[in-house]
Amino acid sequence: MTAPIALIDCNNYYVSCERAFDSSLVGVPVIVLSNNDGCAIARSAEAKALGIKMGDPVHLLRDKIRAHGIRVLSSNYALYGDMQRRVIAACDAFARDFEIYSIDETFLDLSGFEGQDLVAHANAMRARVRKWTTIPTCVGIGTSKTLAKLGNAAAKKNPMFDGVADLRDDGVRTWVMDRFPVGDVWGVGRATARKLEALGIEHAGALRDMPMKQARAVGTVVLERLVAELRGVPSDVVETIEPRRKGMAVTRSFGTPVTDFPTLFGALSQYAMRAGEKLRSHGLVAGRLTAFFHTNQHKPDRPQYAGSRTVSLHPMTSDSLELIAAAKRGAERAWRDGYAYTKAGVMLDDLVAADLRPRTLFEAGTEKRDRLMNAIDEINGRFGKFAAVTASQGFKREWKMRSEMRSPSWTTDLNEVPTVRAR
DNA sequence: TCTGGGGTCCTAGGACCC
DNA sequence: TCTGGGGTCCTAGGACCC
Repeated sequence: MTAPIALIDCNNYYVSCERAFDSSLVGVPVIVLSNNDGCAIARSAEAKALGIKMGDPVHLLRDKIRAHGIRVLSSNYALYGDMQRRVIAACDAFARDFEIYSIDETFLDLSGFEGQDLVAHANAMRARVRKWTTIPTCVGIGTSKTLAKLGNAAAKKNPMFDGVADLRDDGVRTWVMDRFPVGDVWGVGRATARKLEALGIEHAGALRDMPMKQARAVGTVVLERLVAELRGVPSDVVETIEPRRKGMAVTRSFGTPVTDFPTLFGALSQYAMRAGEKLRSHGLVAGRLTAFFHTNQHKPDRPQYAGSRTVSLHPMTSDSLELIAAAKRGAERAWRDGYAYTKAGVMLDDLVAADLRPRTLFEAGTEKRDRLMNAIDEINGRFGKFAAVTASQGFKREWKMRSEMRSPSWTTDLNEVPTVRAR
């Protein structure tokens, strides 16, 4: 018998995190915005009921926000990341192993628990998460990740399941799959959904019954594997060791458009600095850096330009000052005057563990610079992100992204922890 | 005026090699 | 008139995810 896999998923995760520390947000419509306060990326049930969609630009929602008193928040990733750790801790005793899939979703390997009533088991886990974090969750159970995902979606959509759907039951599985739109299946995006619907495949059940050869022809090995997973034949396992990262990026939209090179370079310097920090925290070095920037692609009637250059890093490095220099070389080559740039970024590729990196002939010692980087990381860790900066980052940072409605760092900054006063 | 950020995997096609 | 066959490696771009 195949070991059961569960997926636990936090409901309206960012909104639920915000509500944990601000009870005035409970029971009213709430949305949380993307970086730069651009679009709605998390909505409370009340906000969804008002027709607000994932990714709706907030500037088109102004009337609705005013009319319904919708509460609007900037995203606070320090809070969401910290709450995630608490959710995982609450689940710890309920599974043999975990795969953290995203900030609000975790796959659980339930082998060893087969003998139990897994719906009751899942409910006990949900109760603990709720008690420790206040966050509501749903759980799906199946014999493959795709079926666990499907069960989770069903549990979320249909109140009948009361938060937990166990698709190992033949009757339940068939009932769900015959009603589940093919485009909502995990791994079926817009393009594939359109092709499938043209073939008359509209529900998950029909996708499951599609001949394997046809699946491969329509959607390559990816769709073929997906069909196998829907049949309960796992082609993907719960991965308990973190895979080695292949690339890394730091990109941002600007709060106000940028038209001159020094200002652009200021932003890129900061992103390269942050990218170096990320590399060092993972013990990696990079072999290539790409600097890019572009104009506002949502306004095709305005002059458009997208510049991008990739620079090789040898020796491979995680030194922020080297990354800044490389970003400058790339950006200089790609730069064109006369445009209003609204977004830029730095991407790193060819990542290798620092101690395995290839040495170059005549390589100079890096101990001094390593110590400098360590010192910068420590200062910024202790005194805040921008305590130690390079001159190239500039001090005005007029391009910095908007985040005007961010909640405090309730759990990660001692100066902002909530206080309770006795009367 | 105002539209996110950060990933993965797969395929096709070109460069290059013997 | 004839003008190989098969590998590998790399990159760009598409599709998808949250």
